[in-house]
Amino acid sequence: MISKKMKYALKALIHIANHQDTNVSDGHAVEYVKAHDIAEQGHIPKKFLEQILLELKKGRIINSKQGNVGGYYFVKKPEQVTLADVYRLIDGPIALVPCASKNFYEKCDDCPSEEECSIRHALIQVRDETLKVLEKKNIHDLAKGTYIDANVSWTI
Amino acid sequence: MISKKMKYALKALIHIANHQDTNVSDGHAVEYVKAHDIAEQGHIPKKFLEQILLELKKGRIINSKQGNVGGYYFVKKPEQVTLADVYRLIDGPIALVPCASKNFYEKCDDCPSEEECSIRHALIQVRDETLKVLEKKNIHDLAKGTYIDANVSWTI
DNA sequence: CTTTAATTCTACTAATTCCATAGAATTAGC
DNA sequence: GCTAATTCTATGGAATTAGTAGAATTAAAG
Repeated sequence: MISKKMKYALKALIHIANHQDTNVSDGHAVEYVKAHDIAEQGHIPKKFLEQILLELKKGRIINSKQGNVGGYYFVKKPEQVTLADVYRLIDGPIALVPCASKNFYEKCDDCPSEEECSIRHALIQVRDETLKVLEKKNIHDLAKGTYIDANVSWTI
Repeated sequence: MISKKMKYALKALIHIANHQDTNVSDGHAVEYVKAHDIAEQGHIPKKFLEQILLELKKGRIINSKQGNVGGYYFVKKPEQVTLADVYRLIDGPIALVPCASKNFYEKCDDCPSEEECSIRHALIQVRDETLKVLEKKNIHDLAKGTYIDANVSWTI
């Protein structure tokens, strides 16, 4: 199960993707999306959302502009941000055990032979299949059709 | 990530599978595996293990016999107990969101249209792929070759 | 330069879940 | 009845999750 943080992060990213001016000229977007709007329309606690947006910024998925007319915008293109990227950033390892993880690998403390571990073997298969799907889907895909009207439709 | 409980449950089930007399005659095994041994050889806190075994019993995966020569044994055959079964029993839903779950379905509180939700759609795919692997692997598969020597080898 | 309205950052709290332990009750065999 | 096992319920601490508070900072606009 994903955390609420992850859920909020996805909602926020989709919101930004759907609202920012994608007309980029010199590398950065021209319109900034305010945390206030994301929070209100997504029914996300604003202060909590700010923390999450900060993490997404540290993860170099979005960036922000301060000040009166500030807000958030994508650094990468939404097409280039996969579910796997967001998952790793917010909820951590995708694998079910550390010893089956690519990016968060840790050795089991009481494992004499990883090669012979049938459980690890099985859970690596789970990881691979999960990754296939999570890496195939990006924010742009999710944004399409998800946001319908400012008043109603958050779907996750 | 799976919980320690899940890890211990798998270790326990594999241990029982490897130690119980599989020579069943009238429907129940003839040899019982003691929690004490499972705990000692698997380095599992005994009291915690008891709780876990109790849950596995309530989930009708194993059964127990009380008394001096008591212990635990499989109700189903180890071949019939899949990773998915244990996961659902111990760690709950396999899907990443409740609205994408088969066995633990819950509606999102703020979702106007499940059919149109692209996130749900993506996470259902994740669930399906995960299930394929988890349902393919059973305790018998995992037990084979995993247990090597009473003194050393727990592998997960 | 001052005001204003936004983000940034750090710290804190409440609630929940996870991990583990304690101990009394129960059961079964000798 | 004694012993050694499971059964069951309760409890406690640690870790994680979810959310809050408030001051600091930034940048545009009047």
